[in-house]
Amino acid sequence: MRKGVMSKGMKEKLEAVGWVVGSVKEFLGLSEADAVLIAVKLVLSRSLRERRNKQGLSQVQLAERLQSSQSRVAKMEAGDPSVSMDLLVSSLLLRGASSTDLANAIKGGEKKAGPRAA
Amino acid sequence: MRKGVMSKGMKEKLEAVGWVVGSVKEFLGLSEADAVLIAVKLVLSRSLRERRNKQGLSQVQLAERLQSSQSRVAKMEAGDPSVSMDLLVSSLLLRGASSTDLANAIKGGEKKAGPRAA
DNA sequence: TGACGCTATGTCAGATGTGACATATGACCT
DNA sequence: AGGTCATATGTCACATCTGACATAGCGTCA
Repeated sequence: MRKGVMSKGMKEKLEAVGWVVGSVKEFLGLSEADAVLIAVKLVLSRSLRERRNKQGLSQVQLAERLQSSQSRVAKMEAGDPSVSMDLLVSSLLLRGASSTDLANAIKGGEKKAGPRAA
Repeated sequence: MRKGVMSKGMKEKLEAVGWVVGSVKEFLGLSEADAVLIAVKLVLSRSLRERRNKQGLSQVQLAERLQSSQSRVAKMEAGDPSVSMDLLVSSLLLRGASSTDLANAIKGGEKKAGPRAA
């Protein structure tokens, strides 16, 4: 994301307020490609968290198995911009995901919606 | 791939000799996760080259549109280990691929085969 | 109250990725 | 032979990512 348009915590803040990535694009004049890339990373993040929870692991335990650290796991799951797709994908693979799982996650992750709730 | 098991040009050399990634794994005692990650990157590489060819662009022209350089494009398409998945994916997206296209590429890229030809 | 477990966030030194450049190879043409 | 175009490969300064560490918030239990 070296040339990304958004500032570091922008996306997260917007999401906290109740927006899903699909709509962040128009709001920020984000390029389609950037928007999709972010969306893809987000679904991978969520995938990772789900997998960890299903396997009954804490972030610390997952970090051990990945030879990483709790803080990085937290960042992975938070969709932090400092996390690469390589890290997300290889973490998922290390926890047992197949390439089909990846494909399904990516294919499924194309919501379009406005603000949540009323 | 910071912790990858293979040396820099190993995979390419093996492929040049006629192997597809699926089988390189057993040969090198590569972890399943590493093998799949490499396979995924490879299908993305090929995807990118196909897309470029279909669009009638040279590597130089593609590089201009990606704000990159010919040499990096060549490395992307060669599956060079120095190329990140982020770069591959965002390049594909910039050239018009959808997340569904990505998913299909990834889902499809699970060949298993021995040495090619006789 | 304090202590414990789990997650979030900030920082930083060191590892890895990137664009740019130089150079090499090969195919095609005159 | 030379010239042009497309692609490959090596190198390097600089940008980015990563694991580790510190620290804080939050719920739960005694």
